[in-house]
Amino acid sequence: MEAFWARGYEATSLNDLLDCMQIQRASLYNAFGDKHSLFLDALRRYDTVYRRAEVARRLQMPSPRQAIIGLFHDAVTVVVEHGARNGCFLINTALELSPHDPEVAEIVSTAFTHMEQKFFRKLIEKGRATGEIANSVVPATTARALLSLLIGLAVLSRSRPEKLLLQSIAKQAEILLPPGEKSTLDPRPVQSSRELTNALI
Amino acid sequence: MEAFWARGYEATSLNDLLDCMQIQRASLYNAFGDKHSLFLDALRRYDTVYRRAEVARRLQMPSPRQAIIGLFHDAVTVVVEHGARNGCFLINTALELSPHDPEVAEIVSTAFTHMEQKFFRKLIEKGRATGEIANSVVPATTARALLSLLIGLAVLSRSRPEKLLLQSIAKQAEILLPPGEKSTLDPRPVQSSRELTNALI
DNA sequence: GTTATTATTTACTGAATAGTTTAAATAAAG
DNA sequence: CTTTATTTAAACTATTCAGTAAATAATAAC
Repeated sequence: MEAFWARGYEATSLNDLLDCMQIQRASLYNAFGDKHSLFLDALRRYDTVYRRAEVARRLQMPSPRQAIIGLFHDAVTVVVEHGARNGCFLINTALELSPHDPEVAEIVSTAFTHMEQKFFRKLIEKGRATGEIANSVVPATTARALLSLLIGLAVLSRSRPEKLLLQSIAKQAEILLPPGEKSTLDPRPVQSSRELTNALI
Repeated sequence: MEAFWARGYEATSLNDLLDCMQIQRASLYNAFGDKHSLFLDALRRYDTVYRRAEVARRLQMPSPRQAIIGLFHDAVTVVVEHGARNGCFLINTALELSPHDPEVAEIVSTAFTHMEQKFFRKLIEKGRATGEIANSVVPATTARALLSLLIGLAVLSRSRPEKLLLQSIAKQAEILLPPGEKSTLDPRPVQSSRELTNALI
């Protein structure tokens, strides 16, 4: 997963994988079938271990608004403070393989849809219900805009990982979610309890 | 350029390029040096012929606000109406090669910076000056947010090219640019004079 | 029209690629 | 201990890869 994540599918050779996994050639084929199957496994694993786990964690946070905003701020922190340069495995793969590989496309597309519908939209609706997010915020379209912002952040983190640039994007996510009548007037800074990881989502 | 744009650097073989260019092997090496040099040439060509030309065209439009909004709407149109599935060559390359290839990184990074500073920010400033864009819009940060939105649009166009999704993102770009006091209250729909192309930027 | 230059064809290079096979070594299970 | 899997090692296949050399054809210069 780490090798594919760092360099992509085509640029990662079997020898790279063997070095990285510290196993022998036959073991890899015995356990995973072939390179493509291994890639699918790695991608699914990333989706489960990183993205879905992170989503689940944030879905049960008390403040939906801060759950979203925190995701952006943590993504910036991971890049700026800890030098994560690999971006998001799913997003990298979306560009490299999705248009030409149906199996990959399925995984990537599902993940994007899940982020849009079950993370952003759901949390926005929750925040509106509690009055934490203004009713002027349209859940469906704002969810899509936030997804697009997050993807942009992931792409830029690979080619222009500058603090100011990434922070501006995180800030913009905040602006897309104006507080409603029931939010505190002096909001505490977004708390981060995220374990150290290179993943953006 | 078209081959690299559609499939990326690693997945495009020399034979693909020869088929595509309708020349012989030695001709390619004689004219372009090697595969990597050819790729750099192709990427620079894309940057010049598509991105910079499009930017230049929009910079001299009478309405800065509509120049920006039109870029998003045209990008959506190209994907939805004309089935462009290759996204943006520069953005595809940003993920595949930028982190590991300094020459590529330079081209990509310069293009992103140019979009941010010389396109989005400049147009926002111009729009604010004429009163077409509200003064509440902060040029520097909004420019970065728009860049991120545009990148997200390009990525999603490769893996989830759905009209509603992409339109929501274009709509969000519009929302980031609230009209100022001097704008017409009944704005005409964004006119598009863009020639038919597969490029998003 | 002859010479000089450039481009094209064809065949070739050696290296690297993904994937297989077989036998020996190791570990687990009964 | 014995049997049954599993892992390792190494050699091997066939293909594809980027890149090159030399002969031929076409073009341009004089």
